[in-house]
Amino acid sequence: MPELPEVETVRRSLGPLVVGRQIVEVDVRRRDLRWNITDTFESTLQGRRIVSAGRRAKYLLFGLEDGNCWIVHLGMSGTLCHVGTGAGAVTTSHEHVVLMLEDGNRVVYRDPRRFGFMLVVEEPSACDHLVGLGPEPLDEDVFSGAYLAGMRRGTRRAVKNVLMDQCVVAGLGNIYVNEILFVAGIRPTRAFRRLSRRDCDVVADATREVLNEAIAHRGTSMHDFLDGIGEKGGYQWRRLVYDREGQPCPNCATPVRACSVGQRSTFYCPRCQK
DNA sequence: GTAAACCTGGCA
DNA sequence: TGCCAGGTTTAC
Repeated sequence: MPELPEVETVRRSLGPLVVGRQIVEVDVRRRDLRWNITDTFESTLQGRRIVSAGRRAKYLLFGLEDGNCWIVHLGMSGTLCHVGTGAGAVTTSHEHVVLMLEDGNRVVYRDPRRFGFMLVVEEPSACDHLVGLGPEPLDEDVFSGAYLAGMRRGTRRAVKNVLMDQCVVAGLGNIYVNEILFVAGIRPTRAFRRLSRRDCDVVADATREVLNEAIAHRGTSMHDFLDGIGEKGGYQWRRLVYDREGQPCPNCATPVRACSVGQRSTFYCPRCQK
């Protein structure tokens, strides 16, 4: 599920409700997520105050007052929601981790497929999961057409696979890469090394345009996604090509075509994207 | 560089 | 019943 815009939406909605609050109780109901939650997890969180809510790629980073960092990855189907005291006993399944805050509210991690995971680390930038990630696409100082142009050498991969590679650029997933390449007018199967220098500029600009639009609409809720207060996003109503096989291209009305690239469903306009 | 694996739920 | 799904790692 969650790509950069969804994770950023959780950060923005959940952050203000948890920053400054102390975690008074940690209830881990299932430890076998994508990776097991360690035995020391509860004790490193319990009694600590959350002092910041950040994001790197698709990871949520909650700073703790002792300098440690609680890292959460939502996998495909994870949600991290703030649940008020008044919510009572809303019983839902797959709630694997529940944090009780000092104000009586809870933060609930729900993840049916258990592809997500969480851990507490001393230094996030040294964490195995974060080291090696490519630049943040919304940071114009490090992600640009020039940067992409410099990555063309030595690869025969399709442009779509390159943009999905978290080492090249961090935070893009299947929905948004489809959308970005549509906006850029580039066919997902095109060899990355065949992009012109100008194409690279166009892709970088399209990336920022699509991500900013998606964040403005609070992410995409195709199936499970909910933000930090349990609300759906709105970008699914603004999709241009993703999951729109056979429907008219927003530009030229040619039916959107579907294919598979890198084992992932791929959508494009055969007329607008060359 | 490509394919299978992890796991559950929803839909045709 | 079978296939598909927003992600990432691991193995050929």
